[in-house]
Amino acid sequence: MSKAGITIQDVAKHASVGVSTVSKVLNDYRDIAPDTRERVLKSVEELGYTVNRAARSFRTGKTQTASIFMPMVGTEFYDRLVTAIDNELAAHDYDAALFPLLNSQRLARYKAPDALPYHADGLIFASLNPDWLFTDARLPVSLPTVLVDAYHANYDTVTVDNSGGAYAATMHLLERPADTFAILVQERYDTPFASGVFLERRKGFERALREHGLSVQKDHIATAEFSSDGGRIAFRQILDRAKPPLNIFASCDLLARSVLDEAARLDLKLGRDIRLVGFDDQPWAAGLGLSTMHQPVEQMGKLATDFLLKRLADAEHEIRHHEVKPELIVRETS
Amino acid sequence: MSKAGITIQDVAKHASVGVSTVSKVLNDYRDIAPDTRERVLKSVEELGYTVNRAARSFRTGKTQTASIFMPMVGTEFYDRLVTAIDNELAAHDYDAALFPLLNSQRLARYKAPDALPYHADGLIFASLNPDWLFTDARLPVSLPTVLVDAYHANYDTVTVDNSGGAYAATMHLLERPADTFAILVQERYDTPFASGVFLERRKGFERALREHGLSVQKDHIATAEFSSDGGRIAFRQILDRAKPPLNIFASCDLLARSVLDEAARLDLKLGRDIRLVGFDDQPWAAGLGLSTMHQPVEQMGKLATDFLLKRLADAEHEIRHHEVKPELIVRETS
DNA sequence: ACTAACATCGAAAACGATTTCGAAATCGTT
DNA sequence: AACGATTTCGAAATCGTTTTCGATGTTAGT
Repeated sequence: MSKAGITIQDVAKHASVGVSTVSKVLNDYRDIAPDTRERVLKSVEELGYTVNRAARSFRTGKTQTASIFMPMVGTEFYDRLVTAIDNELAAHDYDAALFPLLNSQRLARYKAPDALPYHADGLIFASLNPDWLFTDARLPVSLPTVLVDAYHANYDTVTVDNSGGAYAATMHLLERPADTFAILVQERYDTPFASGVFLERRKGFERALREHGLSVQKDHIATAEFSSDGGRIAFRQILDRAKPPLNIFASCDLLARSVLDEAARLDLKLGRDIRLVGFDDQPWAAGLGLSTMHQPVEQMGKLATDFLLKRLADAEHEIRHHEVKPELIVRETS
Repeated sequence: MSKAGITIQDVAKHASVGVSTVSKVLNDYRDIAPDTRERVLKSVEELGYTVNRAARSFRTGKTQTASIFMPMVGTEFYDRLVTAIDNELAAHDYDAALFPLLNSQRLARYKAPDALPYHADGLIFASLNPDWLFTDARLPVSLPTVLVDAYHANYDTVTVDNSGGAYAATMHLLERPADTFAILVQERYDTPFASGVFLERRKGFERALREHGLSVQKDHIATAEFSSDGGRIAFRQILDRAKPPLNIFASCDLLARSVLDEAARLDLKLGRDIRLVGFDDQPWAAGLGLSTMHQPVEQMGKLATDFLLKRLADAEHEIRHHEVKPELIVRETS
């Protein structure tokens, strides 16, 4: 068990060496003889010494820590993303600390340049609107930064090809002999959480229609709030305009689920009366047989972390952008 | 904009005072004349000085930070809880850093006594099994600690009266003239996430039955995994054993939602064929008309934080336990 | 045997803040 | 005027670590 108050001095005395020797052993310097190295390590063990992080980061100016900003919507997406980032960071001796942007109060606190999140070597922003953060909110970011699931020319970014994903989903639906509709999230661009992904998905949907020789008709698109209710209302709107069978692309699984629920209530059979494709591949999607777009989240997390680590090592490195491709998973609903 | 590299020395020189005077101004010492105080503050402003957190915490041995451990299930519950804790901490000049227990790898890393989360003044564990954490996993916690939504005699705790809540929900259902069943989460006690809340809810259900003069029959209880599928399967089991109308207490809203979905699919009307009460009051519960038990989460967060702050100030303070009461919200499903 | 090259170690400086304690200045009272 | 009390300020010590650089010892080559 590690006792507090044990310093490197104590270890040095116990091992009969200088403090600098202990430090070198702990930091893998190469000018240490194997047997003294052994002795120091044994003393460290016996005394239960652990490095004083505050002293270390004070001296080095580094914290071996990255702060992750993200929305506090607890979807599987962030679970997987954070796990991937955390694992990759840990493999390089970095720690990750999470800072969900819960509400305006918390955001206001992050405007202070000495707020906790900036007590790190680098920052990762996930699914957050960079214009809002850096221009409107004026977050004082002067640390190496990478964006995941959001794009900005001035930063390293890892994004999903949302447009292409929506395109693929829509093309899949257009193969079926029925009118094809979309339920799209109405993004509000005056919030930190509007990363533009839903706009991209809309574009992909419209592009697919055009390439299929169809005009983009207003009444084939229903916009919805990002909520179960929003999805239900939008689905009802579509049913007011057209009768089954019909195809529906929902720009996220949350909305798709509302369609599933409401269709069951109305005795409409999925895959026959309604063909449905969602986006996200939430964990429950497989169980409900929902066709949807799967995103390579682990890859995104690893890439983003690698970008950050590279920038920590070389601040002048050329800015990089990487776009990963989502994959269509066909299940019963389509 | 705050420039890096500006130290307290620079400020002192700029304001023509000693460094200790600057430090005193920044830390609200009282032996500072109003006009020198002004002058220092102006220099701080002009130079864009911000304190070097590493140097400060190195010197003081304090970080002004609390680490929050929690499961990474992104329910509204944790959103509200973390917000409440964060606000209360901020009011006392503390920062909060989040550490979701994502997976076994991450947990393993937290066994190191010098892991990032312990680089804090205190710890808050939310909804985590203390026996597992401190006994099985042997987390090296030597910092002031409080538990929320979990009980342990040796720590300050804030808990919900889960038994009482389930009792109230069940009593409410027993007023209706139909057989009353329960869908209960089958908790696994060999994980860090088994905080015992579902066991308590089961007890409350059984107590209500007994007090109502009914024996606790095995086939009136269906256990389920904590998932949509689990809820659906359990609901099916109940329907195999009894025909509507019937009353169902679901020990969490997630399971209740499965019942809602499946009932719609089977053309069973909630509030008539099935009377249903959940537990948690998730944000979608109101929209779907789900009767459920609402928990005073904000109060829990504030209480837990106050407990922690008190213990930071006085390590020898008597251990405190507080139990908050959930409230029955009656909507259409019951 | 002499020198050059190399291996190993430790003394000491430095990082930027806080805190102690004594000095200096001011004030109030007689 | 003299004295003590009070207010205000700053010099210096201190926290635990890393890193530099010189000292010392050892080996190799001629």
